[in-house]
Amino acid sequence: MSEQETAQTLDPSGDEGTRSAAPAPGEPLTKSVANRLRDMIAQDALPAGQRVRERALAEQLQVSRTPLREALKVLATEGLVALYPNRGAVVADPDPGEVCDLLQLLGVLEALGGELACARASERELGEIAALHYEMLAAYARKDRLTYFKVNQKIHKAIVAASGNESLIETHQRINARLYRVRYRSNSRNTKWNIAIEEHENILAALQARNGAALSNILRDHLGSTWANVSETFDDGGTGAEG
Amino acid sequence: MSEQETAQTLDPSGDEGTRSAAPAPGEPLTKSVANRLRDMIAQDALPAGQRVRERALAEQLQVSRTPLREALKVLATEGLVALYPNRGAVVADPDPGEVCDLLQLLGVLEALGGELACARASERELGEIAALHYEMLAAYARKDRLTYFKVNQKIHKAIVAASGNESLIETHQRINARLYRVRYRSNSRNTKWNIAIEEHENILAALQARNGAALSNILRDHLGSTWANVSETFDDGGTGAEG
DNA sequence: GATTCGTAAATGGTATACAAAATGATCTGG
DNA sequence: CCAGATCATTTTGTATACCATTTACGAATC
Repeated sequence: MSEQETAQTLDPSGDEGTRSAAPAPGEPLTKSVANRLRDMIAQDALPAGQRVRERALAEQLQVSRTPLREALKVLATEGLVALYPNRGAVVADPDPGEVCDLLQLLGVLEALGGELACARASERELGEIAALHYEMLAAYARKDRLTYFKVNQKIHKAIVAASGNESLIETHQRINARLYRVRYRSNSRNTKWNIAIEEHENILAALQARNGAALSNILRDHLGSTWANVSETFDDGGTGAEG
Repeated sequence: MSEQETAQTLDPSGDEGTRSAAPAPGEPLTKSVANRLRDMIAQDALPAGQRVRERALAEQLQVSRTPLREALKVLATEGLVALYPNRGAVVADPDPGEVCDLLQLLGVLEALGGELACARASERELGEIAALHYEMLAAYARKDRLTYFKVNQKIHKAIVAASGNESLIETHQRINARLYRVRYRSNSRNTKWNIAIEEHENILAALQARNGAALSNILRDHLGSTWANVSETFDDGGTGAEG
């Protein structure tokens, strides 16, 4: 029962909310299908590297090939699947180098997010982030890795959201989605858990002090630590070892 | 003769090279159509805010609605068009706030690009950037705004490209495309041209000294100057005043 | 005369059908 | 027994047809 999560952390833009089963009234099927595919990838229902058969998937999702294909094109521009002309799509399976690059990129995105958040976040937003922080500490105390992971993601998302920069928020979300699986896997074997907690204490302190420059640096370095953890996952057995 | 450019600066990933007229052998129509649409938006063949009629556009491009619709979905995820369910697509028309956000985002992307470029760029790449720099100075001396603009874009693209971070390169390209038109318009009336030139001198100096920290800061501030110029464009007559 | 309701034309959304390409298996030749 | 070619099957790419929704126009009513 490791993958029961619904990847709510991934929920993008919360457009109309409705997901999974209900096709949502008035919402284009393409969008609904894209959302479902994102979830399936996050949950490994579509494992990395696996080839995607259009007809089979379309039948499974109870839609025709047209909206499915449109959704796949979208996911391809998001980097979640790769399209090979006349040979279909495969779920993206980033190699270590690519993951490192993505983490570096995510680092500067969160750095900017943190800086702006220090300047523009409301007290209400700061309070919510603090609450999430303590929620995360609770999960840490219970050694509840899954809850820790999800709340951790929520915190970073909330910080960036507090920046008020919509383009930044969306780009951050996009890059984060591409790293979701790798980080999820890393989370289940993370050996430097205490370091991450310590860094998060600094994050909260800098945020509450509205020290943008400090928070910016911490967030960048924080994703350096993340890379330290994730890279370990690539060294030993890579694929699906936490099932 | 203001818009004769083919927006080669926009050329993304250079996948198969072939563009515009030739449908490219073996390449999916969707990709070709998406590229053409990107060009048309950059060149104002599809003006910002204009509604996109699928049937008419499909006929104009000599393709069926299917690949066109797939391309539109892609452009929508790239932020170049906005999709309204059951009401079609309109070419994105960013307001000042959005442009400011995008420039901020672009700033940190280029800052990271510059930092990495200082660390990893080859002498060959540095030489090419220097060459572009002097090409730009030549255009400045001739007051050739169009050439200046294109070479300027090439320089920033080259710096990011020298970072070697593929995800960064692609994201930068994506954000830059959304700003292309606005910056093009701004370029034709830019009053603080000399400031930009001065900053570019500093950029080149920091790059050649491989001073990553310095270059990083300069690039971020440089896009602050860009915002100063672009924001002017919003104050007075906004739409299509340079045609 | 303005407003509202109804109808018709147009537009987007989805499904299906057809064509081209690739994959895989089988058969033949060495 | 293995290598290569040919053919059948499967899969993707594109076009077309159909349906639902929206929008524009006009008539009737307040």
